[in-house]
Amino acid sequence: MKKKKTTIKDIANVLNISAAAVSKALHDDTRISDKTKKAVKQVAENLNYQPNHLASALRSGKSKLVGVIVPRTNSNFFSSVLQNIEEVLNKKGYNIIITQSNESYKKECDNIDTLLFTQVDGIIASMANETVDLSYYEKVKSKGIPLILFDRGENDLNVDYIGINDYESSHSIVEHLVNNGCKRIAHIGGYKRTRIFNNRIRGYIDALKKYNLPLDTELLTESGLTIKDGREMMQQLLNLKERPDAVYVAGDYAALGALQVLNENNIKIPEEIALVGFGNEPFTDMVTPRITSVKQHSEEIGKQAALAFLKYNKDEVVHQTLNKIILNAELIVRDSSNKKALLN
Amino acid sequence: MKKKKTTIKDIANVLNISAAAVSKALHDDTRISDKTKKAVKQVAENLNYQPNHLASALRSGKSKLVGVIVPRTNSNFFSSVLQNIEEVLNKKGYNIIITQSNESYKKECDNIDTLLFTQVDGIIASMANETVDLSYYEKVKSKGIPLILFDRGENDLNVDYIGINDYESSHSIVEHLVNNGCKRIAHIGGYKRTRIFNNRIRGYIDALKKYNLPLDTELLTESGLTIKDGREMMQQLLNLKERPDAVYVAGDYAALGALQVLNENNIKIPEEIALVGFGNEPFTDMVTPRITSVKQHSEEIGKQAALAFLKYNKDEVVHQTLNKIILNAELIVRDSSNKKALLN
DNA sequence: TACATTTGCTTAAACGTTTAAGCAAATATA
DNA sequence: TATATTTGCTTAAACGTTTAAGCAAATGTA
Repeated sequence: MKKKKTTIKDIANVLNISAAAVSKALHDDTRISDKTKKAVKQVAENLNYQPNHLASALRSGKSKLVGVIVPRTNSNFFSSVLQNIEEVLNKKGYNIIITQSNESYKKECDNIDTLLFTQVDGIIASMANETVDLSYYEKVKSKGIPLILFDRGENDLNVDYIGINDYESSHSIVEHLVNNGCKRIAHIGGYKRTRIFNNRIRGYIDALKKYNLPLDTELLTESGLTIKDGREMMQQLLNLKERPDAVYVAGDYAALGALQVLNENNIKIPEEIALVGFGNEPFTDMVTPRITSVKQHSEEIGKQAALAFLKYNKDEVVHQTLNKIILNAELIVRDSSNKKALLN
Repeated sequence: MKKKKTTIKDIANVLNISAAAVSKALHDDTRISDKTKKAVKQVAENLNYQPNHLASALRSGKSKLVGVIVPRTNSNFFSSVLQNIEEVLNKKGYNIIITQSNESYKKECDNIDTLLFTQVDGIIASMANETVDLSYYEKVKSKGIPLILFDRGENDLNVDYIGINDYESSHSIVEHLVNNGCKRIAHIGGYKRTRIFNNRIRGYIDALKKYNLPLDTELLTESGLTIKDGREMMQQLLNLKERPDAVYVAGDYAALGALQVLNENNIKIPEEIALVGFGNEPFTDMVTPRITSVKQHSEEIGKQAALAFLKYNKDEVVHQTLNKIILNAELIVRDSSNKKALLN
């Protein structure tokens, strides 16, 4: 009753040749005659043969699967990176397994275990906000499985990393705000322990210094950059005796929360307070006013991450070193910070 | 030089017992003494043993992997469904492989091939907009692999389906608009060939009839419901000699596009034209004005889809029949359609 | 013609598990 | 005490591939 799948042996029996010959024929081995190859492929098609991936993976030690770990999929950035990773890897015969950490360290560890268990040939990951302990990633490395990080990475792991120039981008955001006449610029930042957010904070601070602006600790906050965090931090800033005249938020979702609070308080944007986000999520271009943000080239990040993995796919023994690819992000100026446009 | 992984045999050698005994000990077979079990588990831990999933899957014929196909991951609805599917299945020892069709039929077929190739134990899917030919899904069924559909499904496949009461929801949207004084209600719908969109269209039409409202063909459009589609269809409606006083859009992204066009044309919402979306994506609560929408209970859909799959996991031979679980969606009234609130 | 090389296959082992069958020793039953 | 049952393991085959080694026939070379 149970449906039996067609195997290589079934094909072999039909043609009265060995299973080995069938395997070789299907892989276009040079030592198999064209006649046999043609016959094998024909029979394979007739019997609706589908190779058993588990068997070949077990035998060859290569699963042709790559695991990807992202904090979440429902952001345009990650979704776009995923799509591009998939596109590049599919062409090379790899399939990808997507997992989400939901910004949880525990979940991230579980994801790594799942992927190792599934015998993936490599892991491409962007770390959760919570992640500080790198031992789980060290485990991946110690198993000789190529590890590629993007966006949220860590130098100390000494693996490939694809990201953008956060420091410089942050610097130019402040520059842009200064050029628009802002004098008291706040920063709703991510957690400093995460390298990219630390870099954005450094860029912010150094730019303030450069333009001789006040570096007020109450203008600099750290959070998980959710919509809720954005709301809370913005409210906090509004409660100050001396309010900022610009707020640069290190993530678009938090920027959206900030925008909501500003709108609810009938604060004119950008006249009273200018607003800048980070990530160029599609909604930044949909809300009122449209939010100035930074485009991270998610397509290129995805492609480069996939290519970084592919570098290792022929190596017997994988030896990774810190290898950074840093792309130049792009500031997209919109209404929320464009005070100059109002003057015309 | 190549790192050798610890196998069951290594453990067997250490303890001078057979590999079979080790396998059984690790699975808590009753015929293995507690003493041996303890020893095996201790050695397994010491040697950092990780079971080879490929080998066990090959032998047992069960991969403990479930494939999920969604049109895209970067919508809150699908992302939330995914999370809940994963949560339920993980508890039962299954892992999920997420793939995206990007609303493309071709990609969807590729995804199915990928998943079959990976030897998944089941497939949970929501169909692409483009999909009309069901032969690829028939292929899944014919292989005896449980197939569960959600949201975008098809009765003709005779498999499990989890969705919401689209017809009734659509009906109550029109009812809500009527209650708010709207007399000329347009519908920016999805493609009729997709069951859920067809049901929404039917609900719309029947509700119009019930309230003796004009059923004007120029007020009813079909599209892919992207933001762009929403913009175009809204523009089309504005160009009519007799404009509608309400627009009900069958998807939130298209509703957003419609909103943009209305705002750009300085049309007062809801006074001049009331707007309703579908899906309750987070941004409906973020834009100005906030968009009335329908909450689809994505969490419950995800859970039920996972449970529907689990029903089959013990069966040797899978026999599926049409088995629908229909959840009641919930209308979330917001500013974009709440004319009554303005009267107070 | 004699030998070397190439072609086209076969055989058999291997990948790391699981599991049916079996067997000896220990324990229970009458 | 003799027999039946249970306990605790072992042996060996199997899952569906890949691949190293080998061999006979065909073809090439001198």
